[in-house]
This record gives sequence, structure tokens and C-alpha cells, in this order.
Amino acid sequence: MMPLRDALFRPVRAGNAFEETVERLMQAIRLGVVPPGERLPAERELATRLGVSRVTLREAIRSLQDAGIVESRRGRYGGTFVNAELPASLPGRRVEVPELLDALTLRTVLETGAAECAAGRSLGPGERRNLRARLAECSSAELAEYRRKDSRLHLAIAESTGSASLTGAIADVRMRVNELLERIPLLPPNLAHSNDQHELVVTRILDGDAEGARRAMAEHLDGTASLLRGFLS
Amino acid sequence: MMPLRDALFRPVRAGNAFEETVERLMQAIRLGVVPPGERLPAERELATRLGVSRVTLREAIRSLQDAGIVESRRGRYGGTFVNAELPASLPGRRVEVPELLDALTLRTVLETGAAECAAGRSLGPGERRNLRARLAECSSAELAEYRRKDSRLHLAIAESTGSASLTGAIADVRMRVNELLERIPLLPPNLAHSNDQHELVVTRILDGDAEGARRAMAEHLDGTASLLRGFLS
DNA sequence: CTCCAAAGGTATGTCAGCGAGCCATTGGCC
DNA sequence: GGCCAATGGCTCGCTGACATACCTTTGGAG
Repeated sequence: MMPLRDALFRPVRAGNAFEETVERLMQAIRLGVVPPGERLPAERELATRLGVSRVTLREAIRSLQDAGIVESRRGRYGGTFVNAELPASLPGRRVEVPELLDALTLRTVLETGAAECAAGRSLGPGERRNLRARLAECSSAELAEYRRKDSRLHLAIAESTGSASLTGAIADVRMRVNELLERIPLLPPNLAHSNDQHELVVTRILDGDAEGARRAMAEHLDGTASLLRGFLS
Repeated sequence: MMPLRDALFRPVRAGNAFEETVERLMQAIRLGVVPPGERLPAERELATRLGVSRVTLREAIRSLQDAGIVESRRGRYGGTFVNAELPASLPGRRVEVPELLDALTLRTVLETGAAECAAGRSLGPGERRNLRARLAECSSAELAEYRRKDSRLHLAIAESTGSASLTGAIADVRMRVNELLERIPLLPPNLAHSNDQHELVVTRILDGDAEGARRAMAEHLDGTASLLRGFLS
């Protein structure tokens, strides 16, 4: 049973401002939106965009520095840069099965919906190029960087729905699922299969085949979903 | 263009604790989860569930009292009750078109996905009864209470996916869309048509016809979506 | 009738988070 | 070589939010 009120009277805030800020920055880095070597926006601008004070943002950045994830340089053309070598993430807490199913359900709904929606729009040349570029990056990715490139492709698909809320929701759920995926091994055969599926999804989106894109995405997601259910139950 | 970074470096918090708490309470009331005449959870419990201090929760409740939405009674078996007669909501701010499309896109993805997912599960007798009850309530609703009963039915569908996150996301997006819908008139013919579509969606969910449930929900949502696009563009 | 449990109402001390301003460093431009 | 704009680094006072404790009201149980 999952009473409706539990879903509505859930916590208003996921954590304090500091924690949520760290979470956001990690999201941008782990999902490959700001790749290794690149610079985050300047503190003053980033603080404004995140709706957080510069002091709080700096505390968050500081904790990423301590974790070896970013480095800051002063002076003009300075800034905060994502390290080229990202440290392996620590194993998180134990995950309950209901929590897992919840995340997987939401992911399926959001990502299959996004694929269908993206295919149903008339994409601009920039968007089409973006999709193809992310697909190529993903195919040629090493094992160590695969999850990041994979997420980056999925986010590109989300982005091409034109809905910022949808994109944000997908980013959030991907963070939840990736945290779980990091506990199970990533094997080259899975990776090759995944690339084939990506190709199919992107092709159908570019062809405007909404129903086909949805089905291809559903099949793709089912792969990791059943892997996860197997490993964590 | 909707750069990916805009979707990720969005504000960490939608407002201060007080505002977000008011929003949550309004959500429960406007979406019909706590119907007129019923009692909210006790302050101490509600504050805990919302992850907010009792002082802040009380400020929020106070502002709902001032707006004539709830009333508080002291003593044992007292509490905070939703008023039987809810005041008409004030016309909100002007809405931009991109914001509208964003909300509608997200709604379509979430709700068609939820319908499909609900149909694909084996629902328990309680869930089946719940769906039928909400459907009946909706059919027999007066104009004034239609949006609330309608939302309550859609939330029951969301709930029967078993995913709390999905249910919460649907509640959020419905609040956004309802705010827009309140600016356009609700006519009896629309209402009758809507009821037919509801019936179709629920029937297909109960029959386990996932693809059909999705299509029926998509059609249902298209109705209000095109109405909205017409009125607000 | 009395008591008391459960609910709302109130007060207070503490701390996180904010805004604003200033300092320190750096590298390109003139 | 000197200037200066853009960046990170730092400080201080103010306010919102919180935890905690206590008070007041109410209606049923005994």
C-alpha cells in the first residue's frame, strides 16, 4: 500500500541548502554535463542560478575540492574546474527494494515519454547534430567514462523535447538510478548491446518515428532494469 | 534553444520554507486529497512529515486561515479542517507560452506513462475499488468541484503505479496545469466528454490493456491541452 | 465530576543561510 | 611595464527557521 497522503505530505526540502547544492553540482559532473577539464560557471553567476548565497555555494565547492572532484584557480580566466581524473565514488548506503522499483518506474515513464515526445517534434539542425554527436561519443567511450557519456546522450534526448522540467526530472531520476548501477559491474558485452540500442533510439527520433522511438527506449531501459532487479534483490 | 545547463543549474529551492509549505498544503486541498470538511494531520505529525518546524508549519496554516481555506479548532478531537465552502482562487500572474508548453509536455509524459504502467500491473482489490470509486465521484461531480474530483481520479491512477515519486511528480505538474486551467471556462459539454474519456481510461487500466490505456489517456489530455493552447496564445 | 490525553497556541535561545561589501590573485591588453 | 577586469577568498551583521519547552482548550473515559 502506498497511501496518496504519503506522496503528498513528503518532505518539503530534501536537505539543507548546502547539501542540495552539493547534489546539484555532482549532478552536473556525474551526468557529464560539465565534463572533466571544463569550468563551472563563475561563483557569482552560479550562486544566482542556483538561488543560493555565494557563501553556501562556496562551502559546497569546498567539499567537492576536498573530495578531489574539482579544483579552483584564482585570477582572471580562473574558475572552478572539474578534475580530469575523477575519483571512484564511494559505495552508498544499502538500498531497499521498494525504493529501487520506485526509481525504475519513474525512469521508464520519463525516458520512454521523452523519446516519444522528441520524435514527435520537428527538431532543428542544432538538435539533430547534438543527438548524433552524443551518440558517437557514447559509442567510442571507454568503460570508465561510459556511464557519464551514456547519461549525456539520454539528457540530449530529454533536452530535445524542449521541456526544461522534463529534462530536470530525467536528470534527477538518472542520478538516483546511477547510484544503484555503480554497484553492479559494467561488462563490455552489455556496453556493445547498449550502443546498438542507442543507435536505434536516436535513428527513430531523427526519423520522427514516435512509437518506434518509445519502444526502442523501453527495451533499452528494460535491460538495465532487469539487471538491477536481479543484483539487488 | 534550451541549453542543458539551464535545466541543471536551476534554483535549488522553489522558495522559502514558509512558501513551500503553503504550496504543499494547497496541493493537498486543491487536488482533493483532503476534501472539504476533513481534517489535516495534527500539527506535530504534519511538521515532521513535511520536514519543517512546527513554527513554520503554523505560519503556513495561519495564512490559509486568513485566506478562508481552513479553520483550526483546539482541544482533543480538534485540529485543522478544510472549509466546506472553498473561496474562489485569485487569478494568478500572467503566463508565458514556453512555460505553458513545458508544463503540458511534462504532464503528457507523466500521465500517459502512469496510465500505461498502472494497466501493466496486477492491481489489488483495494486499488481496483479505489479507481472505480474515484471514477464514480468524478462523474457525479458538480461543476464547482469538478477539477478537484478530476485531479483526485488522476492521482488515484498515479497511485496505482505503486511509485510514490511518480505520484508526487504528477501532483506537482497538475498543480501547475490547474493554475492555468482556472483561467478558462469549464463547460458542461467538456465535462461530459471528459467523463466518457475517464471511463475509457479506467476500464482499460482495469482490463490490463496498457497500450489502450495510454492512448485513451493521451487523447483525454489532448483535449484540455489544445483548449489551453488556444486560450492562452 | 474529575481527570487527562490530544490537540492547538506561545515563547525563547541558537544557528544556518543570506546580502553586501571588500581583499587577493591572475593574465591579457594597451 | 602598468593597468584593470574577472575571478576566487573572506568577513560581518541580519533574518528566517529550527528545536524545545511550556501553556490553554476541549471533550470523552472512568
